Amino acid sequence: MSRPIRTRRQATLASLAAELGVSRTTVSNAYNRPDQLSPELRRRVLETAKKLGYPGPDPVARSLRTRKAGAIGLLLTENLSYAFRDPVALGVLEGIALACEDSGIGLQLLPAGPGNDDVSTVHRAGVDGFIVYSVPDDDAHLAGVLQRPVPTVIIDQPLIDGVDRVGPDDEAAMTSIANHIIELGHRSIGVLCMRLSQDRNDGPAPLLRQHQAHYHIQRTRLNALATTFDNVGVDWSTVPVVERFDHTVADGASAAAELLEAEPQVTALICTSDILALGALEEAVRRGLRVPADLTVTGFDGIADAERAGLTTVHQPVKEKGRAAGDLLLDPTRTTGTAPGSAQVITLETELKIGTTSAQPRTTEQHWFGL
Amino acid sequence: MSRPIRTRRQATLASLAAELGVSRTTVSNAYNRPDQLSPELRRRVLETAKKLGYPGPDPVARSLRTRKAGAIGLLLTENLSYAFRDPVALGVLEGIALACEDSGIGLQLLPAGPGNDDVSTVHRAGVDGFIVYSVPDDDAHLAGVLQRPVPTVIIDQPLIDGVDRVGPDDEAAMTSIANHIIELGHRSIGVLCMRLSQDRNDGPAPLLRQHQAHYHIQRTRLNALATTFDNVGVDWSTVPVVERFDHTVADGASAAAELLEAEPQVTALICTSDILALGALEEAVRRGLRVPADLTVTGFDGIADAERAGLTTVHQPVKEKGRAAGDLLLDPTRTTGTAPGSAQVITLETELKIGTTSAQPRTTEQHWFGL
DNA sequence: ATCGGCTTCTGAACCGTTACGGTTCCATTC
DNA sequence: GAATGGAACCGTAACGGTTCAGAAGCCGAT
Repeated sequence: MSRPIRTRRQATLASLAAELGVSRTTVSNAYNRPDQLSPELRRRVLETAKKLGYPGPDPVARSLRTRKAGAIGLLLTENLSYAFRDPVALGVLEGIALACEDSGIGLQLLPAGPGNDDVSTVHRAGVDGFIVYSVPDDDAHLAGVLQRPVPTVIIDQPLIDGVDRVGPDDEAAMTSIANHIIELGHRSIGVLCMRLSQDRNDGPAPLLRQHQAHYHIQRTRLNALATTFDNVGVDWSTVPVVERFDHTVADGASAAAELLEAEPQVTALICTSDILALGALEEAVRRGLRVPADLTVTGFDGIADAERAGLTTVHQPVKEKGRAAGDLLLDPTRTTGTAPGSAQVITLETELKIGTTSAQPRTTEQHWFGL
Repeated sequence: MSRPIRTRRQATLASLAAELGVSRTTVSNAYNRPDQLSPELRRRVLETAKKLGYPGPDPVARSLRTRKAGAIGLLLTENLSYAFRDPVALGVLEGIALACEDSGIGLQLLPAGPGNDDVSTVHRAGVDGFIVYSVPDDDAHLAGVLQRPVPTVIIDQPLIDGVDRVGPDDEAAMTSIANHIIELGHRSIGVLCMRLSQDRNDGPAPLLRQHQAHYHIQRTRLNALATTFDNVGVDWSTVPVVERFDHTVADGASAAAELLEAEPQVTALICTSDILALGALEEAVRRGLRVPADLTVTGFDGIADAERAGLTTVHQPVKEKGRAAGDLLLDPTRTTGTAPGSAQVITLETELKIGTTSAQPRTTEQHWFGL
């Protein structure tokens, strides 16, 4: 394959037109509107283009003129490499990608890892819109995105007035888990939750921290638990909540260990994600606790590994979530201007999946048998 | 959050400059070179910008002027959604993402699924370079990429003269597996391979098809096997090779079934990927064949699931592969022009991992014991 | 002969920015 | 009191296209 050596200067549409003795318009038409010029001339244009090594209209210049970049940006505050490992994030990503493929639109992953305060990447991204996936309320990159005059859809969190949002009804979902646990008879529970704030806190999350959580979803889920358990007489302020900054099975295990060490009387461990719950299951094995006989464990998300493990959890349709966000953003019928109050909020169905990791606590069990 | 209602027309750098009574240059400097103007004026510029709802310099216009898009494009011929499910592709993706994050560069996934002949998405992508991952030799999108006057790095395949390439030494890797199998004493083998061409062929792949394979890597791997086995007197033309278009465990299983049905005497199944091999293992169980006592199975790639299964395979560092490609593409010391002959070829180390799925065939075993 | 309509091509405006090479002005320095 | 130098700001020319309202030419219909 002989690639022409770059001459002094890349050929442009103008130089090609000059070479051919036609107008720039005509060359442009040769590429974009073949019906606007005679087949013969078009052939000559394309042929000369090849001869001159003209690679076709410059995408950036075209974008400037047409005001279309042909791509959308995806902002997630985690490192990209993490996103490729988390099953939930991957599902969302897949859904978004599906929507993009259908529209023939590129999907630009923005480098905006945590601790990276440089918002310029967001300002420099030539995209027609943004999808923001699960970032904290006070995220600087998100603020940068909202400044841009392009449509934006937020998945999961945060909830921002006037901005489209796609996500599950976390409150209802978590409440359904709480009710399940309550119906089983558990009154001594513990909770493992994900990062509540940008500042690392691997340990107990006191009430104040729970209320001030920068992650809307975690806040909502904890609130749902608090309300539901308070209603049946369990004083939420006495319920141990252990937080982990990183989101791995190992962290779930260590959180479970920490909690069970401090509060051995706990009969049910409610986790705000399946990953944490899988860790809790591992830790239970390590401690010789039988699940669910000695300890009930529940998750959240409904990932494949959780199903394999028979975890009691709430399933949310992650792929559909990404898909819905993509479709919403790319919906051509919507005007790009974010007229105040016109924001769409799409709430996705969740489903309580009762697996083999939840059962009545032993004391209650005896009570039932005694009936 | 009150977002200003868009006025008749978006404010631009020029209108902002007019409003302030300063030159456009000055406004530009306020954003890009704060040291070029007094702090006081800069403050005024930014303040007025906020008042007018000017969102900062337009990324596309800036890109046109600076000739930098701040993103690279990633081309893979599979559907994006597939890529998010294949462990090898994910590893590569993760590596690339890592490199991008380090450079603060966006990663644009291009929608170019199979059967999508529309190359325009490649032509429309405003990116500073391309990474092409594992596409067939005659891929139309790849041709489009190579036309673009930006640097390109190809991962795995195809091998193109004058274009940077990152990949393992497939020939050496496959040869090491072949030698392992030969040393164990196997002489009656079968092969399961991945797609050899864009046209679907779920079934036997005769010699001609093997040689004409559009996927460079599969061709190389099969060739390595052919050469090595021919050398020890196994007539390659008699070795059954079964091809699968889709790349799933289920397809591996069905391919194994097809092959073992037709050639029950086979004692070793060499697969060109771990996924196929995992399928073969499943099929062996289904048939009541003990692995490795009755059947030896080998894979290629060294994915996590393979390790878990104890699969004998060749490990290749997928993450490092993506990383190397990203680093190579983003390397600022390299000139962007692809001077002929200056293409870099990075070959990655592979490692033969002998697991618990390979052993001597039974007849040989008896022979050995009989010594 | 005139007119309308079609095809084919053109000229000029415009998209919003940054690079480049100034100019202006004031404070130092000798 | 002129020369020097730096800080602050500016004007112009790209960057490489697309788009729109015509112009020119040709043809058949009136």
